[in-house]
Amino acid sequence: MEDLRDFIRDRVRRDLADGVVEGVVTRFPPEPNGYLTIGHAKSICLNFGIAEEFGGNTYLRFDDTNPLKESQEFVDAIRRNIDWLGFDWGTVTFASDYFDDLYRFAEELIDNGLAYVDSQSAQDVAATRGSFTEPGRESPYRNRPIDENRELFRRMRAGEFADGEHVLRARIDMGAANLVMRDPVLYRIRHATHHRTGDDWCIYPMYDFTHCLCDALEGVTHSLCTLEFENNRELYDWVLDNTGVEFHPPQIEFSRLNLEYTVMSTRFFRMLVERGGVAGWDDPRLPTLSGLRRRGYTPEMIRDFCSRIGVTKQENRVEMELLEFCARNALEDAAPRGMAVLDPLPVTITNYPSDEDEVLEAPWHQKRPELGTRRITFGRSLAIERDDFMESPPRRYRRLSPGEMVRLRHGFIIRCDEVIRDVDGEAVELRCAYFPESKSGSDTSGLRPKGVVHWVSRSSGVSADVRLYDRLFSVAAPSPDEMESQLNPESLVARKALVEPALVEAEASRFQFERLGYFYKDPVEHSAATPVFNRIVTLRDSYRP
RNA sequence: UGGGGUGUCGCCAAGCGGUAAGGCACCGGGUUUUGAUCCCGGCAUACGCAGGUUCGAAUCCUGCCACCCCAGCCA
Repeated sequence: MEDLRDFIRDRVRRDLADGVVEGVVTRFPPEPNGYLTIGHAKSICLNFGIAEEFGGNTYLRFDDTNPLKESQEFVDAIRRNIDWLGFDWGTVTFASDYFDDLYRFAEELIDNGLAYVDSQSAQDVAATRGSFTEPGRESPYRNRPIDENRELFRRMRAGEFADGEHVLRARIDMGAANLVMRDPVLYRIRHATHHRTGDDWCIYPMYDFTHCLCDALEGVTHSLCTLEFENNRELYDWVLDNTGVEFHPPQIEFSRLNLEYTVMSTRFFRMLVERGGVAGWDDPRLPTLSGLRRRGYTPEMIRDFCSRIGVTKQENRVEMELLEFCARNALEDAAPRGMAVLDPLPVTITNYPSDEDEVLEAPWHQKRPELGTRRITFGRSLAIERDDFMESPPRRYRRLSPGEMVRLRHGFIIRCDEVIRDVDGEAVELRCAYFPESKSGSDTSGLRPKGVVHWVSRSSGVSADVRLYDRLFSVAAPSPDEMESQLNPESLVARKALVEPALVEAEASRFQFERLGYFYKDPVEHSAATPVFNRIVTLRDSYRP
């Protein structure tokens, strides 16, 4: 976490040293039109991180200028996400807090002949914008007298016109090479109820007009945004240079995060949520912060990940392995261990002397004895993973097969003597002998089995729902137009597992199921009566058959 | 096609004229009652390409090439 270096931090450091700014003020400006993703986390870590490191302040500012797409639900969810990530915002603001100020700045532009009310249709505005190579054509309303513009704008705000009848446009240059500068729309009429200002307004300012002014009004010293806004920077500067606002923040762009096998598309996720393709915005397969949280990721993991990916202007697509590494890295020391069998194959200990089980003790964490121990039961009736038995194993197989021995983790060594099969020849039960003197921790048997497998007592084991999550898409880089068909049909596999009771009884919520992976008690569906575990990530597996 | 950007190992990413950091991944080996962890070692004569300047270039210059963004009354 310490000593993060990137071109933006270098810039901030330089500005501070050169006295260009006296302190640092950043802002994280989400539009409340969906849930935050891990892509936003990159921006959050950057903005809040810089303020923390340089003793500055960060505004959480909701960019709520489009009432058609935004809602209170999203505002609330975003606040919860940021809170969860562990960042303290100095102040929460809304672009809508500045609607009055913005209106006055617009009047100022009109008064200076730098904005006009255009009464063309949206189609005409688009048709006269020109192309990459052709200049645009000036609107017939472009030279409207200032007084008329002022009056028309007043009437727009007063609600005298229908949606689309007029817009307020900046009067810049229809021949500009940068299309953003060809008389951009500043205000449009929208008779829609806003989640905060209700029906107070029926005209709403556009992003390009709003964002720079809000930054300036809040004294933002470094306005950080993603690469796709590079073209908008010229307009950002134009607005600030042509209004009476006293402060002029620099806009600095960095590349957004792309992750393999997923997308960061709010629009696509909304569709998935609405069509039931996923359980909700917090579906553990989604790269939303709510989804990652429900999957079992912690804020520390996300922040560690963000510190490892860096900040540059290069387009990127980070491998999932890095995110998974961050999860395992944090869980290796933190997570208590336990045993669960996802696909049980019954094992009967034929020479077990009693029908009574015996209690064994096993450490919660082999390397952290201070975590204590839990009790596991051993007896005649057990189960191992179906994958841990093979009739005719390959050369270096280290699990159970006919006639071979294997150690039951924290228990005894057993030998497979007989395989019971069903009519299809499928193994349905293993009849094994155990070696009483091979008890874990006090083994005097001298036997050297070639492997260790996890197991659970069938008489005391608890049935649990285990959800095995995998990548959302089956391709590393989903293409925008084929996303639906590229979804991974096996992104969720539900299993009825047999787990040791201590796992359910324990206070902890994240565990390592030995040899399988890290799992998290589902925060909404898990209960002692109906245990539900989400797989956060598998263990690394170097086994090559 | 005009404008704005970016090109360093499979994926991220340092480097800012003095002779290629680091992380992830991967490959060996050791330890191991998790094929995990941990430990040790390996992994770009090479920086999109071609010229040039220089004693010396990933870093400077010129010319190409590739990729990304922009023609919403979205953000």
